Amino acid sequence: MHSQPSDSADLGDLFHAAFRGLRRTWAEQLAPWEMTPHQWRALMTLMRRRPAGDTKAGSLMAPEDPSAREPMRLKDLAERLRIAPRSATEVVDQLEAKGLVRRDPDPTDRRATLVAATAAGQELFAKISAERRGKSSEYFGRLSTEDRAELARILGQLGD
Amino acid sequence: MHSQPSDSADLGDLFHAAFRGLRRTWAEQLAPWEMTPHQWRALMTLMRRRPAGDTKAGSLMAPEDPSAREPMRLKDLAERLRIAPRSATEVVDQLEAKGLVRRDPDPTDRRATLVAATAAGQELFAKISAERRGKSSEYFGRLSTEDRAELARILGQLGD
DNA sequence: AGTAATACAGAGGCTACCTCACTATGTGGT
DNA sequence: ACCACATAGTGAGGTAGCCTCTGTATTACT
Repeated sequence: MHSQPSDSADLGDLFHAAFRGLRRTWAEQLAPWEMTPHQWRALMTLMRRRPAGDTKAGSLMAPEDPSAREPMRLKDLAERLRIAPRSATEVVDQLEAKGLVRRDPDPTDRRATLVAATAAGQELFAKISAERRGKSSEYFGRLSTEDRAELARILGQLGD
Repeated sequence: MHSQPSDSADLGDLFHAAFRGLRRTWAEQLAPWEMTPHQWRALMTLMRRRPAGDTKAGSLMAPEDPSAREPMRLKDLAERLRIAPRSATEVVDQLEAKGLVRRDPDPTDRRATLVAATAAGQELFAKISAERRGKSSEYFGRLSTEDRAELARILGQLGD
């Protein structure tokens, strides 16, 4: 039944196919909210941000607790998203146009701007997160728990 | 050391990062030949094509043997690449402009055009393949053999 | 003070996709 | 034989998600 796995070009193809599937699935899930996967990732990154010093596992902060967020520099956002700073400007522009995030000048460095989710952004994030958790068909849902862990481990190795 | 793996958003991020790394690596490897990963994939798909009835494992055909290629319909190429037919037109345009593939009318259906690698295309394919095999750093090279197999298995499940 | 580095954004470009509409052809029904 | 319909490719035009290069504040270093 299996064709010979031969060279890793097949792996590349598989990867390609899987990634495109992931993107498509995400795009479909997010379409009702008029969000692209890219925008969602940016918003999520902003919402995941914790206050400095609160990275310990002991924190019991619920993922949706808005009070725990901290604004983020555009540059840091770019870094987290692994895109060029200019590209972060773009996605923040988009989110800002929807009123989901706000730009504020950084009081400690007037070159920098801090990006933070607005109330609307926090609300939308919570809503979408809940829906996702409910429909737990997060694309990776078709994998077993073990396979998900395996995948994460292997991808971690690939990601430098 | 591990942060809690919590939700699969992390998996999505890992996937994203790994995929972008793959693309970058490929782009770098192909840059000397002025090929994009997309074009490479298309050419590779054309070169992998075997004559009908020669899909058995018994075939000893070397991957570079040019005599064993068969022209392919644009539509079938699109299907293999999992892109829209219109997008296949595009990449074939690009390869044709470089003289790597040729379009011929399908004698059995005058609506269809058959795409086949030219001598130059076959040569380039062989050259790049050899170089790749030599440098076996095919991005996935940093994974162990078992992990590559695991990854292929898991990705296979994801890819429908 | 003077130079270098940094943060952001404007301008412009690229790849890799897509849909929609059109033409030329093939296929099946009556 | 005719007509309706499907199919193969492509022109036109659009989008997302990236990029680099340039310019302008501002901060940091000497």
